[in-house]
Amino acid sequence: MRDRKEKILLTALRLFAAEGYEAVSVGEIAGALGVTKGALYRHYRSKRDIFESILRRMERRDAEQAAGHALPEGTAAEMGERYREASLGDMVGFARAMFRYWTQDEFAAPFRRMLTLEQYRSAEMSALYQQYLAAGPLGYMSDLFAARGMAAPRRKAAEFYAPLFLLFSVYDGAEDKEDVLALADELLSHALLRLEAEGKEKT
Amino acid sequence: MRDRKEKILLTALRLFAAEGYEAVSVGEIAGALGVTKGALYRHYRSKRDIFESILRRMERRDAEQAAGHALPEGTAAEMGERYREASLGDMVGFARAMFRYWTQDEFAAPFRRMLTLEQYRSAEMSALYQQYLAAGPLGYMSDLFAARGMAAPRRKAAEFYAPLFLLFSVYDGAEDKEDVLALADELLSHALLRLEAEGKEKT
DNA sequence: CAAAAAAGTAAACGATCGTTTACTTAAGTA
DNA sequence: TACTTAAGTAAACGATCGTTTACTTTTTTG
Repeated sequence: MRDRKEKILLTALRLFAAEGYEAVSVGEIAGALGVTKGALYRHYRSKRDIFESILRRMERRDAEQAAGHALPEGTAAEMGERYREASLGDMVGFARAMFRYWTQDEFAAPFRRMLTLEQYRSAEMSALYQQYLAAGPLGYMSDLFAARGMAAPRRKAAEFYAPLFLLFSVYDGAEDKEDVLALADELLSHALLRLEAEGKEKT
Repeated sequence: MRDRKEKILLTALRLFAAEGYEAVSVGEIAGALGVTKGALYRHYRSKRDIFESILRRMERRDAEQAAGHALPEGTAAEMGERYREASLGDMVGFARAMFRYWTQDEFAAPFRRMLTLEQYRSAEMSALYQQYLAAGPLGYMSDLFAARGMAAPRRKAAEFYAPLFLLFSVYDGAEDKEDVLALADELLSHALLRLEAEGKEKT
């Protein structure tokens, strides 16, 4: 069964996201699936193999998600032209979708939490955390602002992305999740107004 | 020796901050101190006892740190008066000190990273993480803005605090730490300018 | 300086870990 | 329906875990 392997991946991810890789035992994963631990080794070579499959899955997911959006991919250097095409509205829409992706998606949300728990364990995990959630999105937004010729792009990027980043954590601990989603929307629409106003000043 | 117990606490904290509580063995802590693991049990009853001592230490530290600042303590309800006294400059100065505290202090910095790794393990850890680093500071700032009669205090609090929260993570992964400190200062001084401008509009 | 207290060591404990083995059961196929 | 393959079980493996024990060394103190 193909979806057996899939079930193992998702179950392990959810446990890794709650307790951390080291704190989760193979028996615990098996127990959550209603089988004995030996059964897992018919699908994965080791516990680490499950973990690395999760990393590869996220890599693939991320590439697919990026391809489905209006905003340009790649670095600013290789596609400086397309950066200018992105409207402020596109950017806000992208950010809004991104927030829902990292908080609600059945794979991305636990992956984010898992990465949060693993980020200090190795240079590789630190790099992945930065790339997906911290310096990565920040630098991307900064490049978009810079391509539009805006002043202090790095500061503007931090002001734009940081509230969403904070709300990831607030969302995780919140009882009323909808309330946090509403606050995220309020922050984004207000940021859009401000950016448009600043744009008119400078042109 | 009193400072032996202290050394154990700090060494364990640094290891917990890097790998997470479960991933650190008692032997690893002892090894980092140059002793055998049995020696640790002369100072602490168990591994968990070390962990809980760290939590209590942070609690004490936090109370001391709060007492040393110009801003009011306690909830907005019980000291509504004093909230109004805090100037915008005080708030920015407090935030700046707070950023340095959570990134540079030899105890608070690893404690923040440890709490980041433990936040999903239990309701208690989640509550502590929220209190120290996420919803806590956010709500505190929101109360300060609300006491000044400012509109949309929750959004303003998020815009004010979130960049610092994001830079905690950026700082952890950054090669040039000074560069991140400079960006934090830039964000804070710009936020001060904006808040002062908005204050004049509304009065 | 001798006695008492504190700190450290080495070894062993039962428990649990990830993984492997030998065997049984279920599913798919010619 | 026979046969092959895949999936799952139960038990055991050596390694490592947190903790305890019996003993030795170091430090403090009257």
